[in-house]
Amino acid sequence: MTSIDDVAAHLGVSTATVSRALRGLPGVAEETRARVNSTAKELGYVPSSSASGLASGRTMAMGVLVPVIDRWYFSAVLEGVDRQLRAAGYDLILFSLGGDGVNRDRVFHRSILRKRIDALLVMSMHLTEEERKAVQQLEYPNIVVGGAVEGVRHVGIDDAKAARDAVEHLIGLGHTRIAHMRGGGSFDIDFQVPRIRQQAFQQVMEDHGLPVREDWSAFGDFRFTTSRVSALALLADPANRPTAVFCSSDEMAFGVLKAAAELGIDVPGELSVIGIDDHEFSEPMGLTTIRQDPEDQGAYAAELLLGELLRNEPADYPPPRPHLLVERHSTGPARG
Amino acid sequence: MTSIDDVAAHLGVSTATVSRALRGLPGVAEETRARVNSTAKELGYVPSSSASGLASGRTMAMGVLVPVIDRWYFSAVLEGVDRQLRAAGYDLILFSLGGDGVNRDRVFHRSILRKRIDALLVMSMHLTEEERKAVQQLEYPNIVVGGAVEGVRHVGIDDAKAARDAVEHLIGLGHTRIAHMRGGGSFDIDFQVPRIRQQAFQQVMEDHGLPVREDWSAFGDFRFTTSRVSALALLADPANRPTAVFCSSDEMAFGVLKAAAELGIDVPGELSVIGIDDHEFSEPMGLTTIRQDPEDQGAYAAELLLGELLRNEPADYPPPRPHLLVERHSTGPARG
DNA sequence: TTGAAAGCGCTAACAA
DNA sequence: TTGTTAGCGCTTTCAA
Repeated sequence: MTSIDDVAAHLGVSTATVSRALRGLPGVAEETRARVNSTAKELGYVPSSSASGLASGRTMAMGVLVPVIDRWYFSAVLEGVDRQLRAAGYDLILFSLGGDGVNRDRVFHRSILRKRIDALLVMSMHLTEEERKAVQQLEYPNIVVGGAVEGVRHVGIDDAKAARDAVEHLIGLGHTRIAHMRGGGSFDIDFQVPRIRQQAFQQVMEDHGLPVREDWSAFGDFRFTTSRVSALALLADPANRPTAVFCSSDEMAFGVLKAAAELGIDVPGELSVIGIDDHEFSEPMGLTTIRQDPEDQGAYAAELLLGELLRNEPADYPPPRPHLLVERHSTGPARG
Repeated sequence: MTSIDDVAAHLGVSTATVSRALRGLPGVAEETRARVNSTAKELGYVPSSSASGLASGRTMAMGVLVPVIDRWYFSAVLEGVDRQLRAAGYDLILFSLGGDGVNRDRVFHRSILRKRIDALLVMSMHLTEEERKAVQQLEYPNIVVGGAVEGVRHVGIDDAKAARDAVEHLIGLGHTRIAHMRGGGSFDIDFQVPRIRQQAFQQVMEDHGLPVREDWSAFGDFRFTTSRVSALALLADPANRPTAVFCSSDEMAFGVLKAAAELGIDVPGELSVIGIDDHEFSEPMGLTTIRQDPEDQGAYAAELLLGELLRNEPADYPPPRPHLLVERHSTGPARG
């Protein structure tokens, strides 16, 4: 492999000059810079990130920790993060916990702490006490995207307000018999989000003097499949069913929509359904929802970290990212 | 930061011994190894990947190049790759082209070639001539997952056979009026897959003496939204519509299903729909499809690369990964 | 079984 | 504007 020395020798200049020229540092004659650039290209020179990392202390890589990759929210955030990093010349090192917690120890001890990255972005997940301490003690900038983690900076929407807006949309339509399709369960271990949305639901209902029925709190696990099965039970009895369902995520709303279709329940005539997310499928499904933009959240968080790396001073605590009610065809006025 | 020297000094041994002990190399007294391990932990020692990379020439990281992250197939493959790498103590460096081609140059020149990785996994995408050469000339092991790229090793299902199986399922049910919801278009630039599936469709139809109607070749762009709109047009005229639609992907099949529901067309009574993928939503949607397992494909490819890295000799050319017809409720016998 | 020592390929003072 | 030089923190011979 051609090294910086080869380039220097080839031109009869010092390695320092080559290094400066290639990195665009000032104090290099334009003519020299041009010659260095063309020679480097000609020789097929590629700098070694190990060597420059070792010498400079900067790895030019950011770590991103996710609970799983192949879920709508996480992969969209990743997309936004990647975009920013790429533009800044940073590499993205992905650490997935892959659903189960088996990898956790390895991830935290082997890799993340392996001095391979300049900053860490953690995607909404529950961390153990030990892990949280590990993150807080990191000597490099870090931030959480999605659900908040105590004691760590955080980028995301105002989850309580988003849930509130969704439920109040339903109430504004005249609904009083409102069910909740909630996440949680196994995922409760990993996220704050389901809890926050559920509490917000109960609070709004209470604020409006509406009953929160135990048997109308259905468990959807944030998934289409689970939600559909739960909704099939929830909506089975025509005499005793809600007229609206607030879903903590769009994927769960799809499950409710599917169940309604199977049961021959007209949406929005007999049943209103609202979600949170604005998933890629929500528009063609005609789902009314609270839109959030995960890609924007990822980009914003990455940008913030990058800024800190550049200026070497902590950035302001970021305000919540915006959310927006998008009315489509799955919600309508309550009957009667 | 504590370095290997700190650990060595603390114990009164040499850095070489610490290095050997920590990496589990032979030739270290068990008692010494134990002392090194506990001291390292006690001091919170974490090896620098830059330093070890520079000294050993191995980065312990694998690059994964994807056209976009937030699509079902790609994120699932990523999940599988990550699982293998994590288990082997390797890090995963993600390079996304983010849909557009703006990043391409940066990715190929700055990062991938930046001597940061020991191997490269390319996810199905079209490479320019120059890019393909760059990949082929890489001095490290590489492989493509998904659509084949000429001259590069490849892991994936037999796409032609998968498409054929889907169409023959329809034909076996007595259908003769079969439409095709195809990908391609803007994506044609990036994938071989849509083309292969389309050619297979035409070939099977021909083999069975069935007509391929130009106006029944609908463009779905591999997406729910686009497919739904196309299907609305395709199915509009009751007197002149297909009795079955072969969709090159499940997401497009969802679009057809949605269009059928909007038009009041009974599935599978009046219309059979089959896809390829077995997307997470296909089971709850009752979609008949050809299952492939992208996570398995990713894991398999990563495993193969890891094996080469370990044994330092090229592995065999991998056979196609399996696919499977999964019959659910969206296909049925042709009427009459 | 252990240690000494020479790099790996860069960056960043400091000098010129 | 350019060069000299001393590391960065490991791994890996070679010797003991």
